[in-house]
Amino acid sequence: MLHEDVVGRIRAILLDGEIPPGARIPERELCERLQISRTPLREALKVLAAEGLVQLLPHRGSRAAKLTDKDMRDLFEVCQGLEALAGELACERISDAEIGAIAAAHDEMVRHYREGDLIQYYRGNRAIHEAIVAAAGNPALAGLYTSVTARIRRARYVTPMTPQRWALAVKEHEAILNALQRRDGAGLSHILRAHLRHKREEVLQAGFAEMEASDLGLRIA
Amino acid sequence: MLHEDVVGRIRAILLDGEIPPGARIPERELCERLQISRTPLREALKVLAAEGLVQLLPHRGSRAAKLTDKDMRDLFEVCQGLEALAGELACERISDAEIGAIAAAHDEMVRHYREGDLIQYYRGNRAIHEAIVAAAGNPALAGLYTSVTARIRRARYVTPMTPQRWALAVKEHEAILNALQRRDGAGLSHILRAHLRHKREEVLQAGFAEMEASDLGLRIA
DNA sequence: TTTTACATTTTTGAATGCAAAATTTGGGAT
DNA sequence: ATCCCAAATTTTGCATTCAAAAATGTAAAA
Repeated sequence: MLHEDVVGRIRAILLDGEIPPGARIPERELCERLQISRTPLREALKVLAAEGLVQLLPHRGSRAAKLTDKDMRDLFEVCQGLEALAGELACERISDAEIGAIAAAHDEMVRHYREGDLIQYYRGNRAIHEAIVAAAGNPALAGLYTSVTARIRRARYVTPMTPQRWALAVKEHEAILNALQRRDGAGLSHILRAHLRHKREEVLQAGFAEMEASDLGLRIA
Repeated sequence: MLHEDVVGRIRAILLDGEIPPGARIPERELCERLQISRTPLREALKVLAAEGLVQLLPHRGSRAAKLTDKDMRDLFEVCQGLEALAGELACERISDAEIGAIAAAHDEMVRHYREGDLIQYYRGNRAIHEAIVAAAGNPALAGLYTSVTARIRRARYVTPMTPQRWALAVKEHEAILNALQRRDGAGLSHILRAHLRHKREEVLQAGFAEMEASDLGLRIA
């Protein structure tokens, strides 16, 4: 089972920022590193290109996809739409157990907020959004969501999280959980859109910068 | 430039239903037919698998993706979400010229409706929805939309379009155009969701059946 | 007659090889 | 010294080849 892993491993390399956006992807080097020949590597690159993580230039090799400001805005919009949809669907289908799990994750996230642990907060935040998408019970939706968030996360950036913004985000999350518990699909959809719009403004206002693989792992959740 | 076309050609073969859902994809045969070797063909199959049109079974080759009823429902939901998002965005950005073009397409579609030409009606219907997505000015969104609609269209079916349903669809399209012209994003989003929900009910109620490549070309628009 | 074990054939997955295109390098002219 | 053009090298794209896994067919035993 070779080609299965290869896509995942290269995706990880890209997401880790080991190959920075816009940089050439050296086929021969990667072949040696992964101990595979060019055939499965090239197959994997084609798949990743279809996912939008890699750009293929005819006779000029492949590059790690470079996202412009516009690309980021576009992806955020799509992400927003997908999350809003997931929220609506989740409200129709989510089980009490799933709500309980999300509530627990929420409480933990709030704890990290109170402790001022931004990294753990982000992790918890991301887990909640993914749980909502999972609760929608729609694999096709989940797949697209994964793909889109991967592309967004691919472009690393540091967001200057001000206390005000952070407080707002937490407040929005309270509302998100509340809407979920009331199974208020329309309301949740609305809140999620606002939530992500704020996140987007925050990010795009700051611009985004590439970071080293050894960075703190700050990511958009 | 070979590999560019190969994906498109195989996709066309799949969309045309020449290889029915669930059927094995004979590598050797396709190679001879497309006059290419197995390497680019397999690369293309991997890409199509990432798109969801092809299933790859380890050591057992590739099959044309077979969509279950649940898969169809899921895809319709996603399509709905994407169209609703596109509608909202389009209202913010669409130019008068674009609205004019859509209005013209709408009138033509209504003409086909009056003439009872279902096939041409479907064609126009699809063109309108694609124009709205295009007017959203979001290539990432457009790409996902194309992929999702391709998968939906992949599963061919005959919808028993009753006069009532058809009339309702046309009425909804009037509302769609109206909301666009008023640039009422929220309203358009709402209408589009209802529109696609009706379409979905229509389709899933009927179930879907595979048809020959030589069929009438009835497709979900 | 049915079933199971084994050999053959086919097909898949990956490595290698080869031709074409692009990048790099070196030399000469302005 | 700089610019430009051509040869050499590298890299890409595809074809071919090779090994392994699955499918198929056959024969023997129950």
